[in-house]
Amino acid sequence: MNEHRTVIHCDLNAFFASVEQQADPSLRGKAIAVVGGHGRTVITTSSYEARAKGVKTGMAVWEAKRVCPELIIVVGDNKKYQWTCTKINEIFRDYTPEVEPFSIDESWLDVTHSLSIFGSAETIAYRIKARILHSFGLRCSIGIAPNKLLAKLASDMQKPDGLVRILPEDVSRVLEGLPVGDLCGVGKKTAKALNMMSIYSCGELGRCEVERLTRKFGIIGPRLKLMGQGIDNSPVVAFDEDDDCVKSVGHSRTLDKDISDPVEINRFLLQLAEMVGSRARKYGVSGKTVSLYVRYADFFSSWGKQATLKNYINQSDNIYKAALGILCKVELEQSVRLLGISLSNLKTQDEQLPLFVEDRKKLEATKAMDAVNARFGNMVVTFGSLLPGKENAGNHVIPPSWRPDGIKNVKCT
DNA sequence: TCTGGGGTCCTAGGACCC
DNA sequence: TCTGGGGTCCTAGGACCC
Repeated sequence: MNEHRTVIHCDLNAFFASVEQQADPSLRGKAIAVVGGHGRTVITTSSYEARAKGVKTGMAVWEAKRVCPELIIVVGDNKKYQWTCTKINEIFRDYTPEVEPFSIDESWLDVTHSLSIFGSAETIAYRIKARILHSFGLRCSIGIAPNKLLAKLASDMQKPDGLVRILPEDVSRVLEGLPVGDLCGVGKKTAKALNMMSIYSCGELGRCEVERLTRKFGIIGPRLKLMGQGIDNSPVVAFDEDDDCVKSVGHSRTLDKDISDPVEINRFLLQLAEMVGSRARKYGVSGKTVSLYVRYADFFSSWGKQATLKNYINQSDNIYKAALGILCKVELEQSVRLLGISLSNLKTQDEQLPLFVEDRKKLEATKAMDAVNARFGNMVVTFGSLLPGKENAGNHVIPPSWRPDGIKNVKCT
């Protein structure tokens, strides 16, 4: 049934940077880069003008400025990107209800059942490109193929503003000489391991005996072989039909300076706990496992420890206490560069009133605090001890679980 | 002046229970 | 006191994606 699908992958080009250039005409045609925040940060996205000068995603700001001195740094505004993404997804849904967002700037569309209405996948692709350009001034690269894996591959082949179709009869020819690392799902480590087995191209991967791959890679062995053959039966799952719930909620922050003062560390932990807690409450989930991450000043050494509790929690102070409980069992070896807290083992929050008056009061206070923050922005109202470090708070990047409706479904048991 | 932050899935090994 | 095996939960860590 899956062999005759037509899947589109749409990838917005230099999304954050392009949105900023549209919002501020003085940035158009210039080398700009979007960063997440202040302090020790890296390039999130850069305009094509900047890329031409050698600016790359993940570069430290100073490094990017060295290769491109005229680079204009813009601090990202997630609200703008989310709004634009939501509007663009509305355009997609004019052509098919089967739209699966992969991230804020990438989506798959299964247009198999729309072809009779619109004529061809190319027609749909051209219309989508024209509407996104007309409405938002943004360009995108579109790939058309029989499945998600190949559609993503196709959209990567021509940037910016591309349109590439891989027809079923062309699949083996396209894959024959393609490096295995070009496949979505084959990262650096896997590519290197494959190369060590003398497998360099997708063609070679597709012809490799499955037993050999399974011996080396375990459960993903068979999938790797299929990927090498360009086979991918995974369906396009519309985000409003996706009943998976979010699995974890976490925040981490690289500090402006390495710190070792326990008071300062604890203050940051409280801040992170509040960020995690408020988002968990917004999602309507609570969790049983709290994880703490520490990266030391040397950058390379880090650790993560977790504690699973008896009860499900989502109150910030409970998360904070759990994180502190983990930390106090550890002796820090160096000053700290990054701190992170994550809440997992989640379930949807049942709206049950706490037994004790004090707990009920706390719940009411938290709700009031969340409501104010929802209206006026994160961390407007927060715990007293957070305030001195407030400049380190706020949203930096958009989580992959983000969905155009606002949040990912949280229907779990 | 090095190197962000948000997730997902998978595996191995140990504890514990029946 | 012995023996074995299956299942589940937990921690830790790695690979991958944007």
